[in-house]
Amino acid sequence: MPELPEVETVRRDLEALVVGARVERVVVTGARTVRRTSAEAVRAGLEGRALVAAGRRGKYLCVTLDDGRWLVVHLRMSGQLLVADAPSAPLLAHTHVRLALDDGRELRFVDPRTFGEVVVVDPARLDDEAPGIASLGPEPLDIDVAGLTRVLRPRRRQLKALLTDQHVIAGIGNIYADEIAHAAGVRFDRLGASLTRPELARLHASMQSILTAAIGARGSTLSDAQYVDLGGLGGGYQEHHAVYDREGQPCLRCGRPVLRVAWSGRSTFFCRRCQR
DNA sequence: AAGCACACCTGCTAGC
DNA sequence: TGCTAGCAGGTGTGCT
Repeated sequence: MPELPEVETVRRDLEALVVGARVERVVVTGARTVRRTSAEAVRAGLEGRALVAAGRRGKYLCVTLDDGRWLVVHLRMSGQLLVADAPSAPLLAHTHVRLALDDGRELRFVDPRTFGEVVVVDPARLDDEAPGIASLGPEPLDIDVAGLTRVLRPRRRQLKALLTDQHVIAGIGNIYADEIAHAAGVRFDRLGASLTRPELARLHASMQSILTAAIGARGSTLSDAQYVDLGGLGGGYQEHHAVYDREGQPCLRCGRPVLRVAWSGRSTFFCRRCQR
């Protein structure tokens, strides 16, 4: 579910709502969620620790603890972090980890599909303890046109494969790859090596503007409402999607029906007229 | 290197 | 109404 804008929204919520609190007690009820290490390792790594900063790399949330280690959370497809005002607040189905905070609230990890992960790592040993983070490409909001050109141009792979490959650029998934390609007027299946300078400039500009606007709208929440923020509320950027999940509806630029194709086992939405 | 298929799970919806 | 197939925002592996 969540891509960079959604994860960034959760990061900001963590910063505003739980940074400064101390973890008093940890209850792990979902073994798969802590499969990277173990329930005991997560409990031991968190109990007694204060949460001192909330960071993000790609789609990974990295909460710095007062001993310098990181609480790393990846939401994958269906994970949610939620704050409950009291431990007695009703427990949602598929709640796998609960952090009781010293102010009486609870930070909860809920994840129906159990693809998500929670782990405590030493940031100096990411290669071993969080290889997914260690091998991430650059942050899309931090690179310039030259940087984007460096990662896309030498590749004989399709644009969407490159944009959604976390080793190439971090944080972009199925929704925003389609939105960025549409806004730039470039088809999803163009090879990286075929992109012209003006196209790369447009891709860069679209990447910045769409991700920034999506963060401003607190992310995209589709009809299944799987993505919600720390308070359980959905985002608003789905109202601004030009193509994603809009098969048959008019392209917002030219009015032609948006097309959907199966691409690499997933849906891709695009406009045949606006994207070349 | 790139591109598949498939695996990991649950839940919702469209279609019969 | 009730069943089933298909699909879902992500990533990793293993095979061609």
